Amino acid sequence: MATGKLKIKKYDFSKIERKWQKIWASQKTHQPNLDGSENPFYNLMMFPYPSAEGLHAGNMYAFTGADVYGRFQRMNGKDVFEPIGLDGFGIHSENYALKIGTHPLKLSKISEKRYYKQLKSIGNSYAWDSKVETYDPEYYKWTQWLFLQLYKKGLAYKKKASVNWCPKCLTVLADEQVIGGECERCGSKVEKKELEQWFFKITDYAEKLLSNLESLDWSERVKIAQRNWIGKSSGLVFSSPVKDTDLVIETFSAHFEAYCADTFVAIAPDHYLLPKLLDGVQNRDAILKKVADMLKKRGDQGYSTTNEVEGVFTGRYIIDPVGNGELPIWIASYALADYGTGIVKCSAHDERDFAFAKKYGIKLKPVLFPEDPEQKKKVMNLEYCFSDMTSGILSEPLEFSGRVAGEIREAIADYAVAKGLAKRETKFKLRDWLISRQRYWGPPIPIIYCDKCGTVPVPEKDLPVKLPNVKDFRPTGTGHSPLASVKSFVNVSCPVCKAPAQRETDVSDTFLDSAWYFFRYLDNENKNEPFSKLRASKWLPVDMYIGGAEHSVLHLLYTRFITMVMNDIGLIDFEEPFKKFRAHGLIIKDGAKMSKSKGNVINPDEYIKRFGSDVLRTYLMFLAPFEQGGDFQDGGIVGVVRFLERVWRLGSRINNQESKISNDVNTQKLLHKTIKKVTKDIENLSYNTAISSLMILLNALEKEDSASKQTFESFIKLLNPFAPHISHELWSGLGNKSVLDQEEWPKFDKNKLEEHIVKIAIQVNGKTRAVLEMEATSDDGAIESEAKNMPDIKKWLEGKSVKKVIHVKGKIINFVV
RNA sequence: GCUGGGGUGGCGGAAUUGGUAGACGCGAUGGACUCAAAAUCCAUUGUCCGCAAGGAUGUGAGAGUUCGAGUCUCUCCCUCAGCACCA
Repeated sequence: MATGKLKIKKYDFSKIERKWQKIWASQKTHQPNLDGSENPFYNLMMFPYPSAEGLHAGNMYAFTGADVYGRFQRMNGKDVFEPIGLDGFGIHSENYALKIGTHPLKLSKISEKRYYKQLKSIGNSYAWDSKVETYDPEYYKWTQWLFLQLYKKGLAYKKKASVNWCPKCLTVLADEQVIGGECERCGSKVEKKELEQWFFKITDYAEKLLSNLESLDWSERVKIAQRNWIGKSSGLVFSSPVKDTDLVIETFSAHFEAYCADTFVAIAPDHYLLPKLLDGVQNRDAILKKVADMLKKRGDQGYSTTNEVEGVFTGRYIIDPVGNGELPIWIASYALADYGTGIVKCSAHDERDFAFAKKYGIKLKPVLFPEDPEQKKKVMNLEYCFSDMTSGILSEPLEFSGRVAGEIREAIADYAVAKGLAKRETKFKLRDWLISRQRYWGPPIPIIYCDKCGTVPVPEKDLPVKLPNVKDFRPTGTGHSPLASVKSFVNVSCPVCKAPAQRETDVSDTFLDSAWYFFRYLDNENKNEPFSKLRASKWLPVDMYIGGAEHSVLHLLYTRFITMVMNDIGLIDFEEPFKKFRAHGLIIKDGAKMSKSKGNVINPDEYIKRFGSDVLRTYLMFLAPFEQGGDFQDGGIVGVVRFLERVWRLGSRINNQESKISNDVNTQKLLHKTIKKVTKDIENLSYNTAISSLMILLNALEKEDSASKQTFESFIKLLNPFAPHISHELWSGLGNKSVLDQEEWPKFDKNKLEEHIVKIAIQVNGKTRAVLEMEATSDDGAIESEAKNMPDIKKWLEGKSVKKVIHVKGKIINFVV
């Protein structure tokens, strides 16, 4: 047995933690061989944006949870690659720079130092040689290169569009960055603005982005969020001539079952066909005035979604192709120009249409009814809007009269198509990704405008288009980036004809930087390619990705899209970047969201200083299920402090004891039970219950005083993912020369788990009245008669006859009397 | 409004997926050690009745299925998160 290097001394966490962090760094314990790995496992966590005053508890929580998983995989024989970096380009960091009045370039150097120091103090098993920063010219060179690849493929285009404008950040935002009508970053109410902007054609990939979700092992809530965002619906498109004009308009309907109910048409106020439609209409100007008002209202405060509708009659009618006659065309506030065809046929079976028609006295004609006669009468009298296609019964068309609409949806579609009334079509809610930003701190979009040659991409050999170091980096609010006033940047010669030309001055969205960072980790010094294809084929797709659910439709959608494009241009041979993704929960403090105004923000540095990283890590993982998130209470930490101190003391005791300690059967059974449970729990990210079973094992080891060195070593291994520093120290203190992280995860022995004595709950009428302990091998009859004769049972059975006996082997016997 | 979580002691949270509810931890109470305190250790700790033995009751509310329901079904309430005029 090893002899006492490890005296019973105080557990000096700060010394021990620093010691091991140094050893891991100098020995490069966690840097896998990216070229020669046999058993690669890419363990990725979402890299932070260094936007605020350092890492916060939420980062710490996410990163620890991911690191526990990585350390576990490493001990299970995987070559784990766990890189980290900084998503330091973009609006997040720039807003922080503006706030404290420091140039982002300077700030990036400061936060780099600070973040990496903090990240080291957590003690995660990062591959430090592989870090990347998105603002490094050697990084954004390839971000720009990616833009050019999309441009070449026809997936990047510029168009004038009504876009989301944040009046505080003074830039446009992608739809995904508008949360409930507000800016994702600053919470300002977003306005609409007509601007010429660069877009990525993510809509070309809508179908693939949706269907691939099926095969991904991702948190279900994230998949659902993506499905909803992509918003596929299939339906019919009807073409209708407009009376007294030569126009033909198309309308899209996903709920076409009740098409015989259509009595009017709604067109979006900003629809491109509207001016044409109004040509020759008498009160054209008055209508356009009203339309302008509606658009202004929609842009400024928006219409509330609860049936607040507004509209104006165009004076035009369609001649309905399906035989509903001449239907008036109304301009309606709720009609959206960029969904479907921007024009809808309306009926009594849609809540908004119904409310609109009621408000303006438009005729309605119900054809879909509930089964209940009384309700049917109400629908007939237009007392309320009935829109339930799954249970509603149709009265028209006559061919389908009396049938439940939902059941014959396909038949109706076939019928309409066959009669030449409509064609089938699929529509998506997903819009193209707006990537222009009128800001300073981002990769300039690598495009040059030449009077003669038009839009010219920057030749790849000229990348990166370096971001000039300008003094005044503040956003201008003019719709142009601050770069627009930097003459030396703007004025270039055209790469094609050499004539004077101008650069694009917008920079690209931060989410483009982060859409491909995990490729760059693999090869962060490569000057000739964005990454090494060889390494990518070995390490990608990512085996496990852990991050926040708030990126369900931002980062996680964009990065899938970019990966699909990379696949299409032959860079890689897979479509999906992350095999497995798990969203962690949110940490709150004492039952409330953390916020500076409440003064309940957790500063991880303070806790690490006071208790050590192991304690903070273990407490964070213990306080709640990782995927659910939970309540951080200072009071709860002492439990973990005591736990680790007891581990320390037990370790010291074992080391100083003679080898007389027995290998008690019960202890062995518990050990193997614990191995089984901890292994399964970590696989499922049920870290809280894994830790609690470690506590149970420790309690037993202390009490029984029967821990052998081997048993304790197994315990230390199980503890290592959560509290790596103390575990490493104890491991080496026991005389082991190896580094614990490179040791093998304990395996449980099935034979040791077998229970020889079983406890059976004895119930009478379903109420537990006694517990019987029996040999596991006893036969059913013997157990039952034994149970019947127990005094606690006998008194309940007295004077009654047992009608039935339910016997669940090894668990329960229930006498029904 | 729609979608998806969730509601269990004083608190954070367990429960083998229909089988002894409250694991583990915090807190609390009592005790040991100490001149004393801290730390540590031991015991108790859902609620109600009872000196006790024991009993009753108990997982947001109400019904139901079952020998047996925190777990399944229906109705309702509350709460968190995401989406929100998507035809």
